[in-house]
Amino acid sequence: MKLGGLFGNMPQKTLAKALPAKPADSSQLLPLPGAALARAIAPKKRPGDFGVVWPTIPQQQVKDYKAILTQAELEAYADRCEALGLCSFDWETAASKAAREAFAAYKAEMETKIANLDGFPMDEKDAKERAALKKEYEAQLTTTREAYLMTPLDPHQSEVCTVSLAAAPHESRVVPIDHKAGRIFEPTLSREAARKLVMDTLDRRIFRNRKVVKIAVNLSFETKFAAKYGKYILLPVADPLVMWVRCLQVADPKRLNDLKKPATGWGLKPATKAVFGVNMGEFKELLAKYGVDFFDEIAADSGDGLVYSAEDADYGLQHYLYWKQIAIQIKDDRQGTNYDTWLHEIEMPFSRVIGLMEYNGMGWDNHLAQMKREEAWSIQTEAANEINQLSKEAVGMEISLGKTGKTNSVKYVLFNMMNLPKGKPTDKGGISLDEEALIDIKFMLENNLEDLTEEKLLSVKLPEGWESYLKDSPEWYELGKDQRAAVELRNRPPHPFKDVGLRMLELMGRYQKMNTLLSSHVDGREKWQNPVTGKIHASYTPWTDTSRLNSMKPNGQNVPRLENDELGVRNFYVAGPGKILFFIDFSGFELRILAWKSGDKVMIEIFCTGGDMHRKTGAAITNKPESEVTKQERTDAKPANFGMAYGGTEHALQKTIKTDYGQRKTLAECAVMVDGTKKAYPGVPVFQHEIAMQAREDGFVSTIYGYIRLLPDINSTNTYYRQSAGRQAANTPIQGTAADVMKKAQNEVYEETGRGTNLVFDATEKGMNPVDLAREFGEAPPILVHGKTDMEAQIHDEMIFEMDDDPDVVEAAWHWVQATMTKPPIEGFPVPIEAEASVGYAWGKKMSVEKWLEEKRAAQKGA
DNA sequence: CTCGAACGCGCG
DNA sequence: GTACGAGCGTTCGAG
Repeated sequence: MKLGGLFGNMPQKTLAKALPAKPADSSQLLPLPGAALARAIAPKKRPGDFGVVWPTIPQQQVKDYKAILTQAELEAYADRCEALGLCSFDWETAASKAAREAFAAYKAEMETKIANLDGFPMDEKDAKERAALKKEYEAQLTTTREAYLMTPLDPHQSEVCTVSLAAAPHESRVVPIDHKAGRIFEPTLSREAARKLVMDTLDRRIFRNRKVVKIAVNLSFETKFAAKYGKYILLPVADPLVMWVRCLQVADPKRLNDLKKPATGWGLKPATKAVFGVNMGEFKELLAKYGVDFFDEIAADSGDGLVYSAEDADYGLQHYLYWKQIAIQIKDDRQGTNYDTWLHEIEMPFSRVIGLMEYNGMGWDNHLAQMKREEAWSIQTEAANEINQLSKEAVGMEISLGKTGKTNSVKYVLFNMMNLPKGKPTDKGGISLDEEALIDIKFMLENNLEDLTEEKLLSVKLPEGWESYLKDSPEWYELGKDQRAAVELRNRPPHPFKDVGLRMLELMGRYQKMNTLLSSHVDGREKWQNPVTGKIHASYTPWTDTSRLNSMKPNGQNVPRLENDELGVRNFYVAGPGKILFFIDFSGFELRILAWKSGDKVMIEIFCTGGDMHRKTGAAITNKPESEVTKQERTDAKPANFGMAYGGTEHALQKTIKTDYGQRKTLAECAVMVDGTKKAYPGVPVFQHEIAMQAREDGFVSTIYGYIRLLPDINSTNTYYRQSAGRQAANTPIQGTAADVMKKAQNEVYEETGRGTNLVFDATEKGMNPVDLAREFGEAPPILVHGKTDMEAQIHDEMIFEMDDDPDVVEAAWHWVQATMTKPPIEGFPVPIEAEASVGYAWGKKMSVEKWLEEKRAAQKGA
């Protein structure tokens, strides 16, 4: 089997060919003639069963593990990789010289400090203080040492010391580039020169080689270190970890330890044990055996070090061959997609994008953050003081606000001492102080209500002269039940703590807002700042139910938008010197995909003619012609549109309108909005129903390029679970398709960056201009280039880059990225995909890219 | 004292 | 019990 030939160089072309514009008629799945015969040939599978035949486990053979010590040997093994079309590879990394020196200096300083405490104490108190201090220093040293031992995971604090390569199972070659023991690669060279020689060779022979599948377990890690040396790992690529996790999720989810974090317990070593029954060497044990901190302190040309390194490449390759046999069996026959294609063209290449974004990170302005932090502190202090003063005056009690302003102490004063009305309870029946509860409590105080059920009394019409009606008089009994309650409400004396309560609630909202900003978005981000780059390097994983990305440590996808953020955290994210940030986002992305997936004619028409979907929905809800829809009515329609995509209910819509738009609407009004929206786009509810029915047969739903989400609850006897799965069935093909399309675009950005970077590298080697070299090759000039147009972040429908502060660089990148994003996802996609770009020196200071280019060029001319 | 559940809030 | 997806900081009570 020649694997290299299976992959096209242009993924979107092969995908467009492979996928029909419309899902295939399910009757096509049945072999002719006759359904009865077909059932006899292919028995009907249970929902969620892919009928995977698990491959036999290959026998492990005597291993051919050797060190490569010369350039000639390295070239020869690259020949073998090329001939076989496979190259499994792995880095071993160790702390950089700078990281080692910094830690040694720190350690010496701390040890001196600790030793200085060992003199004779003056008295008992002094002895106690010294002991406490000693303990503290020792704890600090331990913490720092632990962080130091993790530096090999950070490409900014470490270097590749060893490379292992495998072109076939049971063999591996290890290149000890930089070791303090054993023989090393090309020993006459400096280690920097040796590393460059290896990287350049891998780049030339393997990374750019379209005939070789580049295989790495956890490819995002390998990608980061490649980027560190200016290298890009071009298609075809594979990440066996992604293969086995994705295959297990659909083919045998019971084997996973944690469905929400499916890679848990499924790293290379446990996976190799589980699949091949082989116990691989453990890294920590190996280092402990030799009493060293890092891998480069032991020999890798022979013995344990050689085997440890060699095994990774060997088993990585074996996993690839094994899981590929499973992936090709996982298919969505309705739309003709299969996991092998999705994995090779979308999901595994995307591991590189994750690595690249994690490597690049985003710049952070400590000075501005500190100024705003101090501002927030004083706002909080002021609010806390006033709250306490009000509380003392009202009920003679101080409140301990904690950091959140929502402690039991707060609840005690508000609800036990002041007897304020309560909002909705929490899930577990407690007193809620969330945003909705605060809004409701304020509303009740303002309207003198005791609970929210009285809200409806405010709109009860009363006959003239009701003020004079006496309770139990004849007139009184002419009133309806609600009218009598309304009269009683209006005669009710005001709440004794109305004014003070309202003021306290307002102050608490402000105090809470500042707390969230400070804890989660200022301190909670800055603490992850990289000591070398000074940037925030958010992590990403693709392990979500819809195949979206998630982000953590810190979460780079929940930075507050400016309109919700008094401190302007987005302003702390800045471009480096000589750089500018470039933002590009899909517009109305998920609604466009919903238009495609549902085939709703009205939505398709709107997107094809540049119409305004929110206005259209506003017209449907208000029963007005579109031209008469007010700005407010259009705004009101937005949550109805988004809600529709989630299979939303009037309850949820009511809450969204209350908390996000500050308006109170009755359930009936919200039901009118939900209904009106569904009627305006009749294809959507039909699609939502049909896909749920389809999922009940199949047990899964899938995305445009073939990601599959199992929905085991879709046939549950529990109505709540079943309906919930039904909404997921309707939403996952939308949200997951958006994720697929974004991943595809980012994969293409990675490839193009590799192409441009390679052109620049080659031209430099030849002493040529890259544009001339490109012309010589018959290629476009470099557009995206490492170090000039770096992709830093993804927020579901948006990419963020840091680019050279140069209008030519930005303009070329803009046009290329925008064209890439707006290509139809598949042939015959019924609506245009649009993407909008902007630039700014800080995230919070975006301006239109057109305007910036104009101004920049005018300034250049002037200068 | 540690740990996890509950709560609440930021994003698309 | 009433919307899809996700992470994280704080509080509080259980062990």
